[in-house]
Amino acid sequence: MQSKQPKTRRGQHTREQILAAAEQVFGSQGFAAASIAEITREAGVAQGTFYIYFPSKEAVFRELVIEMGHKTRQALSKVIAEVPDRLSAEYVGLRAFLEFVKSHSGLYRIVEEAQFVDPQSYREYFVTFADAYQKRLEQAAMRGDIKCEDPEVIAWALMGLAKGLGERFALWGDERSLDQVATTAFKMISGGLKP
Amino acid sequence: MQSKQPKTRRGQHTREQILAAAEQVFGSQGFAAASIAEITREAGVAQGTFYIYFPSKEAVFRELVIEMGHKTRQALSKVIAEVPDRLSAEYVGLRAFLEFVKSHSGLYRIVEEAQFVDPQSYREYFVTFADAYQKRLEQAAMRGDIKCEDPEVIAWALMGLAKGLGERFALWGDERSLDQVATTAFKMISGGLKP
DNA sequence: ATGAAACATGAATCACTATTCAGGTAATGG
DNA sequence: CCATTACCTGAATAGTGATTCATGTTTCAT
Repeated sequence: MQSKQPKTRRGQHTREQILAAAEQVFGSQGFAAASIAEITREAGVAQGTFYIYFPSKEAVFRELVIEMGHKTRQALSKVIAEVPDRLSAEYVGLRAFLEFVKSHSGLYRIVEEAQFVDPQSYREYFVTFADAYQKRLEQAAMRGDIKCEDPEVIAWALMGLAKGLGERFALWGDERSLDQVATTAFKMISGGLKP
Repeated sequence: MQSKQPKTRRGQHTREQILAAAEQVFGSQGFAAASIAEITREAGVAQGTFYIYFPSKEAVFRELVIEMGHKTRQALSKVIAEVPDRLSAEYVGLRAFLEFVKSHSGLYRIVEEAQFVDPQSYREYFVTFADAYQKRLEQAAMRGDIKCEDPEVIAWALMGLAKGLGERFALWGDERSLDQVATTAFKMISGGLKP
């Protein structure tokens, strides 16, 4: 952790204010257009205060990517735990992901932009995710819940599929309900396109 | 077309040099780290020459996104034309896409970064692509080649799937052959995960 | 061959904003 | 209530690199 942790109640609050402001500003303007001046203004602190807690503009950004990682995994494992077999998990997971993207569009944008701002954290985010996904698929395959010879490829394929739908239907928006999108996609995932 | 077209043979050549240099520099450094100074040095012209043909740094970038659009569609429709039914088209299309990403990684990166540098052209790229894809799916569904109730959703799902695999296996690299990746993913696309 | 239109140059400009820092104020343990 | 650490301020710094422009050079239609 490069970024310094506060040691008093006051400092904790200030740091959180900055982090929240950064999420809002990065999320709506993007990394390049976001300025420390605007972030600190939004947070209600002086510009110098920023550098008490974060060594650079990139550092807050990185911390937000990590935060998003935690939140996403938490949101998904929560809904997946409520469901008995892997195929159902695919459906509720996809639907939950789409809803999550819609309600955290700022953070989602930050993760995507991390690809260019901080590739390391971007990669970590997705590799961590994919590893867990792969394991679940392997177990499901052994149980006979699904047929899946190469779980790594399938994991990345399904993650990509979810990202594609998230970008188009959750971020860009549509009249179509996310539920319907998830249902349609799930039919293909489970049964395939073959007639 | 904001960008001025040259009127002599010499100008044509110069413009092409700049465009090629820009592809190389943006592709390897990213938009922010790329400098006009480096692009023009690479192109073998003075900095001012850049502004004879392009009104801004963003403008070349946009032109490269459009170029990538043409190349991708061309590469894919070529292989798809050689195949009789839609399911086979999905397979060869996916494999060709992965190979295309691998051999045009710079341009691919530019398209992805366009999401943040020039969202308009990013959107145009994918919407154009999706529209064509959707039409093909509709025709295939009518012919009975595939079952597909909501072609728009399926188109975006499959595009996302291809992007996910491309990023992981074509860009980041892997011992695994792209052919094997395509084959595995295709099994899921055509037959589904259900045992 | 010639002059107008195109093209090329590269140093100077100019706006921008991340980061620093010297000089304060608040919190807290003893 | 001190002394010390933690925190805060906001103006100044300082590096950057996109864009401009005044001045040449090349092309090419006539």
